[in-house]
Formats: sequence, structure tokens, C-alpha cells
Amino acid sequence: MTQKSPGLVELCKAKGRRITGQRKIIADVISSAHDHPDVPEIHRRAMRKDEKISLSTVYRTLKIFAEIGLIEQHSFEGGPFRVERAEGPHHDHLIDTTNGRVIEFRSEEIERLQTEIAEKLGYELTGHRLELYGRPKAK
Amino acid sequence: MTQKSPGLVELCKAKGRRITGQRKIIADVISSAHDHPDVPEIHRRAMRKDEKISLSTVYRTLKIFAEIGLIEQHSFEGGPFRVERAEGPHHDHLIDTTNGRVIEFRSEEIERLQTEIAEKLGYELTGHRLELYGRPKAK
DNA sequence: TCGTTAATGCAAATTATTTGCAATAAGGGG
DNA sequence: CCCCTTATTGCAAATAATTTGCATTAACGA
Ligand SMILES: [Mn+2]
Ligand SMILES: [Mn+2]
Ligand SMILES: [Zn+2]
Ligand SMILES: [Zn+2]
Repeated sequence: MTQKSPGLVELCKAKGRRITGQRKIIADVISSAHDHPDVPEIHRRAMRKDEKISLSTVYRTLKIFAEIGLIEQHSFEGGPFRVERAEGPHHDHLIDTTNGRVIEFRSEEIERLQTEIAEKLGYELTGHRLELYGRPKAK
Repeated sequence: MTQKSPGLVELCKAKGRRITGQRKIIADVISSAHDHPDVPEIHRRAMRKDEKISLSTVYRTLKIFAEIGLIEQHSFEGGPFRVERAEGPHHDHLIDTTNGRVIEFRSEEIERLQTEIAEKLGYELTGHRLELYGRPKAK
């Protein structure tokens, strides 16, 4: 394993699922990823450990991890979804439109305003999606 | 025409495109829509005026309208995109998760914070997407 | 009215993701 | 440690959403 995958597989087992070689690999790929890879990319990385692992298994495993709440699936600009380990404080994303790079940020203030707005409209906020798109400033 | 379509078709023509019967119909469907219909729904409404209009033409026309900036395409929750006439001040959406209804809102404050955040990260904000999801408060 | 060329309709192609099914393997019980 | 049951996998085929190729039709300026 490139890096310890604290939880992912164990939590999966705790939910009554079996621990398989491919799940361990996919969990490791996600845990050691420092970016927001899409499915083909996760598959590619997983294949470096097991060249027989199938795309279907990647999709199925990701779905399970997502249902258990171990990962998050974001689909920026309506493109194919990208994945990241769900841990640490919530954050939103800024996408660099010149290269697709994803930058994370967190705004206590925006989060609060969102709840306020929903409230004012008579709703209880259950979720939200916030993406900023921009290009590096010339400087 | 159910309702005057101020601009849509004319602006389309101004961009060098031809004014066709199906474009007039689609423009009218969009202009008189008070919701955020998806493509099948727009097609359905368009067929009430011309039962021969094809889904491809709807897709193609919407793409043109979007390129010219006459409409906006939002894809909530990764679902199929929904359309709305681009006019009036910018706004964001709150989706009622109990029935899919879309409620519009505008927050000067959030808009400003977004620009600030991008700036602080060294970016010039070129666009953003903000969606709130919630359920009606019991009250 | 014509001719040129954009636009349309329809079917086939794509892209992203899901699913059916037979073969394989996890892991609890013995 | 070995079995047996049953979840999981691989692969191909199925879906869902959107796009595209191509022959036919229709805009619209000359
Ligand atoms: Mn992130
Ligand atoms: Mn709207
Ligand atoms: Zn947030
Ligand atoms: Zn906004």
C-alpha cells in the first residue's frame, strides 16, 4: 500500500460488506490521492496495482463508498464526476478554467448565509453545491 | 404565439442564423415558460405547436441560444440540464428536494464574497454555480 | 423566382454510468 | 483448515443524455 487508508476499508466492512482485493486497492487510491480524480483516472491508478481490475468494479465500489459516506462525488461543469475522500471540515471548490485544477476553500460566512437564505424562504437547508470558476490573475 | 418572445428569435437572426419555424416555436416555449424545463419537456411543449419537430432540433437550437447567451442551462444534482431565458438580474436556485421545485433567490452578499474569495486565492472570478437543496420547514 | 447553403429529421454514434449473469472468491461455521 | 453460502467481480450488453452524419428541405438575398 502506498499509504495507510485509515477507515475506508474497515468502515466498509463495518457496514457488512466484504473486504476484497479490489476494494483495498480502490480505497488506497482514493486515500492517497491529493487531487480530485475522475473515474477513468481512479481506474488507471488502480490498474497499476492490479491490471485486471474492471471499470465496473470501480464504479460499484465508489457508489458503495459514497453511500456509506466515505467519499464525495462532485461533478464540476456537468462533466464526469470526480471523487475525494470525505474527511475533515466541509469545503467548496474553485476550478481554474485554464487547466482544470481544483482549489479548495472554505467560507464560514457563505455557509452561514446559505442557511439564512434557505430559512428565509421557508426551507431547511439539507445540502448545497458551490463552485467558483476563474483564471489566475495576471499580477 | 402564446406570448411575445422579445429578442430570442431576432437576436438569433442578428447573429447571422436563419429564422425557422421550429426556432420560433422553441423560442416561444422558452419565453413563455415560468419554470425551468428540461429538454424532453421543452420538446413536448414544442410538439404542441408542431408535432413533427425533432428532439435533435431542440438540442441544436438550445445550444445556439446558449452560445449567443440568450438562455442558461443549469444541471441540478447532475441531472439532465434545465433551461431558462437569460434576462434580468443574475440569480441562484434553491431546489425543493421533496418535489424538485426550483425557487430563485439572489444574494448580493454571497455574490460579493465569491469574488473576494477568488481574488484572495489569486483568481479572477469568471463564473460560479450555487445551488441550495432543502425541504419545506414544518412550521 | 432561383440558387446557395444553413437547418432539419432520423438513425446511428458517443459518453457516462448501470446492470444481467455466469464465474470467482470472502469469510463464518464446522 | 476446509466448505458452503452468498457477495463480488469481469465482461458484455443495456441505459440515459446528448451529439453527429447525411440526405432532404427550406431560408432568404440576388
Ligand atoms: Mn475537495
Ligand atoms: Mn432561474
Ligand atoms: Zn459549502
Ligand atoms: Zn450567484
